[in-house]
Amino acid sequence: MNIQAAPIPRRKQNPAAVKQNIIDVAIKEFSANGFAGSSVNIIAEKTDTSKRMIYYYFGGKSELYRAAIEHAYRKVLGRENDNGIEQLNPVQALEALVSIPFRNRENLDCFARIVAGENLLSGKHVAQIEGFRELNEPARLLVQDIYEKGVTTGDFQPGLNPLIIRWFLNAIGTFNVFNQYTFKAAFGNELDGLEGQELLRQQMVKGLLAIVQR
Amino acid sequence: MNIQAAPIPRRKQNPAAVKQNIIDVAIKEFSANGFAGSSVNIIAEKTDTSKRMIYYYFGGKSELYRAAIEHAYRKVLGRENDNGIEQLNPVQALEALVSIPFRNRENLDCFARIVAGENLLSGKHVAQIEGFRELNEPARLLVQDIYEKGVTTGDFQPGLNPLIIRWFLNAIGTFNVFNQYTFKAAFGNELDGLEGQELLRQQMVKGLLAIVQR
DNA sequence: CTTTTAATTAACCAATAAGATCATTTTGTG
DNA sequence: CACAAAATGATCTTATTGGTTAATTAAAAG
Repeated sequence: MNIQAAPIPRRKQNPAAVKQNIIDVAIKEFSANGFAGSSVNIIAEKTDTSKRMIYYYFGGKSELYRAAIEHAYRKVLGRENDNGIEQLNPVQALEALVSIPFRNRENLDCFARIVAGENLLSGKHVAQIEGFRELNEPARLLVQDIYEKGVTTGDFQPGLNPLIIRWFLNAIGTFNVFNQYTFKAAFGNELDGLEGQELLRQQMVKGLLAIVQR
Repeated sequence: MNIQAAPIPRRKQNPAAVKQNIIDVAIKEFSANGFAGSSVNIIAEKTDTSKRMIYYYFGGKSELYRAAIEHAYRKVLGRENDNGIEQLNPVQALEALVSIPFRNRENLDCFARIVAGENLLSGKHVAQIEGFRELNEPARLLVQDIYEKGVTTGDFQPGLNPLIIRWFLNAIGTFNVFNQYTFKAAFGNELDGLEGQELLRQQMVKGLLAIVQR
C-alpha cells in the first residue's frame, strides 16, 4: 500500500540513516586527519548519534575506517564512469581522463587523502576489504576499452599493457591533488593557478598520447 | 694540538651524537606511522637516550617532526645531485632522472612516507621550516640546467617551463614508491616486479621526452 | 497486550598520550 | 679546586585514547 519507492522512514529510530551519518562524518574526519590522527570520540561528537553506536554498528575504529575507505572509493569510482567518456574517440577519451584532476582538484581532495592515509599504513586496510579488486575493475576496464578501441582505429600502437595508462592517470592525478602542499612549499605556486594547471594538463596529455600513439 | 679532523668524541656526554640518534629514530618512526601515529614515548624508548632529552633538544613533538622532515629531505636531495647526472647529455640526463624511482624504490620509501605524511597535514610543518625553499633549489636547478642545455643542443623545444619536468619526475616517482600498496590492491601486481618496473620506466621516459623534445 | 529483539543512552575504565617538574650529574672554564 | 652551564635521570600530571558495561527505550512479533 506504500506507493513511495523508497520512503524516507520517519520513525524515531532509523538505523540506515544513523549508519550513513556515521560514515559521512568518518570519511571527512579520516581524510582530514588520517587513521591515527582521528579520534573515535571526536567522530562521535560530530555525528548526530553517540560513540556507542559506532561500536554497535561497526565494531571498532579499524572497521569504521575500512567502511569509510570503501564508501569513498565507491563514490569516486562511480563518478569517473558516468562522464560519457566511453562515447568519445580514443584520443579524446584519454585527454578527458587526464584532465579530470586538473579541473576538479577540490572534489578529489578528500579521496586522495584517504588513499594516501591507507598507503601510509601499507594498504593493510584495503587488503581486508573483500571485493576491493572488483570495486576497481570498472576503472581498469575503462582504460582497457579505450586502448583497444584506439588500436582498432589505428590511433594507438598495439602490444601495450593498458594498465600503464591507468597507472599514469592515477600517478599524475594523485600528485596534482595530494602532493600540492609539499610541492608548493618546495618550488612555489607557479603551477598552481588556472594557467599553471592548464599548462600541466596539456603537457600531461601530450606525454600520455606519446606513450600510446603509434 | 688535536690532529684528528673530526675526532669521535669519547666523552660520556655527547650532545651531537644524542641529537643525531634521536633524529634517526624519529625519521624511521614518523615515516612508519605518520605524525599522529607516532608516540614520543615510543620514539624515546627506541633511542639510546630518554624522552627528557627529546624535549630538551627539540622542544616538542612538532619540532622533532620538523627536524626529521628537514633531515630526510636533505639526505634524499643530496643523493640525486651527486649522481654524475650533470655530465650526461640532456636526453640521457632526463632518462636517468626518470629511472631513479624505478630502480631504487626501497631507498626512497622512507622519504616518500615523510612527504606523504606532511601532505596529509597540508604541509603545515614544511611551511614552518625556514630555508625549505632553498633546500629544494638544487633539485629545481638540476632540471632547469638540463633543460636549458637541451634547448641549446637543439634536442628540446624552447619556451617550456622546466618546472614541469620537475613536477613530472616527482609525480611518477612518488606514485611508484608511495602509492604501490593501494595500486596493487586495486589492480594486482603486474607492474610490480622487475619487468613491470622496467616497462613503466621505459614508458615514462618516452612520455617525458615527448613533452620536452621538439 | 505481552514478549522478544533491536536500537540507544549514559556512565565508566584501563592504557597511553604529550609534556612538565625537580633534582642530579657531567663538563668546560677561571 | 670551585663554579656556572650544559646534559641527563626519575617521577609526575593532566587530558585523551579506544573500548566496555549495564540499564533503558522503541519497535516488531505472537
